[in-house]
Amino acid sequence: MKIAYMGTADFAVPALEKLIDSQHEVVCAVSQPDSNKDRGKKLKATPVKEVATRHDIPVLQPDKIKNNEEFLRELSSFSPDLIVVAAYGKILPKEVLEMAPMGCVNIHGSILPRWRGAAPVQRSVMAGDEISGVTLMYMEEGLDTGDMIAKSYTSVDRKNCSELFMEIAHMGAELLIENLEDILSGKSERVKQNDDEATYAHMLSKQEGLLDFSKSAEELDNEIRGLFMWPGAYTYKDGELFKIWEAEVGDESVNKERPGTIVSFDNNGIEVATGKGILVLKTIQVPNKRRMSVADFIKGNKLEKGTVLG
RNA sequence: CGCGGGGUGGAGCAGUUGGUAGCUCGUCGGGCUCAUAACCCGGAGGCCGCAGGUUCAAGUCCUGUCCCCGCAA
Repeated sequence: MKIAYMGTADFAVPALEKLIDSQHEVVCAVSQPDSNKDRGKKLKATPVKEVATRHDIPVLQPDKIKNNEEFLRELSSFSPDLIVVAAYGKILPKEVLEMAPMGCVNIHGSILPRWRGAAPVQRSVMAGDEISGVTLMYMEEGLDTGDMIAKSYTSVDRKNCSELFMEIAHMGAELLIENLEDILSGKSERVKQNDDEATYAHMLSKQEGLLDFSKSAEELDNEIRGLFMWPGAYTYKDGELFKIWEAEVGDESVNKERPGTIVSFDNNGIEVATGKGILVLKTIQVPNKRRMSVADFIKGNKLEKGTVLG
């Protein structure tokens, strides 16, 4: 059968590769336009485009989809039986959702109806969820509101969102393959979502990376792991940006220091007072430098107890 | 050509107005100690990203090039 794939980010790569390896034909890939993300002004192909190109699969990169007659005509010219979407990044109009006879399915990085929306994995980690996972679902016009086909679960543990992201992406790819034949024959399950239980995973903003040390060490640790890919958790030290890539919850006992105060530091980390408990910073980064362990940092940088971050 | 910072012994950093390189950690050897990631003494290890240029002399000035990073998107 013919499958059209729509996706952009790394999250969408494993499923695309699995489909390419399957007995079905990936007739085309739709990805967002290349953007000049890096410094300088180099155009960078999206991860999905790279994979598709490598396998000689035609790639469409419309600026917009809504009311884009040309794109819709092009896509339908491939006459896909099924459209698979993963981390595409834009809302799809009805015309696309209804184009393929077997429908349009989405791989979503959360256990729906929890965390509908743009940043499910990050929000899940930031919120301290113990269990996360992936949902395979039919798409409809609402944002991640369609009927669910299947789910897979995994524990979040101390993974950062980058690690969890890749794990979930692969789980999603597996889930898709496991259910592919049923979907293509129209025999798959369709479970309605309970809208009352829905929560939304809004896009992250740069500003959300700014840590508030009056929160508990545990909350801060969750945020640091959840913000890991972008924008990264940060604070300020002596007026300069101070990014925190890895941390641990330290001593839970009460401390009287003002939140944000560096109470001690050694090769093992920097202990910072928070609203509840101690947060031990393990991997950090200062402007113009690469990220490094605290052990490396203190070899050539001065650090003083009592300094207040924030 | 979006703005900006940087590439110096294994690691993280210093290096003044140009005159052949220092610090902290690590490492090796020795000492102290019941003992130690502690302390003391000593040693090894750097053609200062790469290629040219200016100069009596360049890590330190000029040009080009590669790589890394912060901001902005």
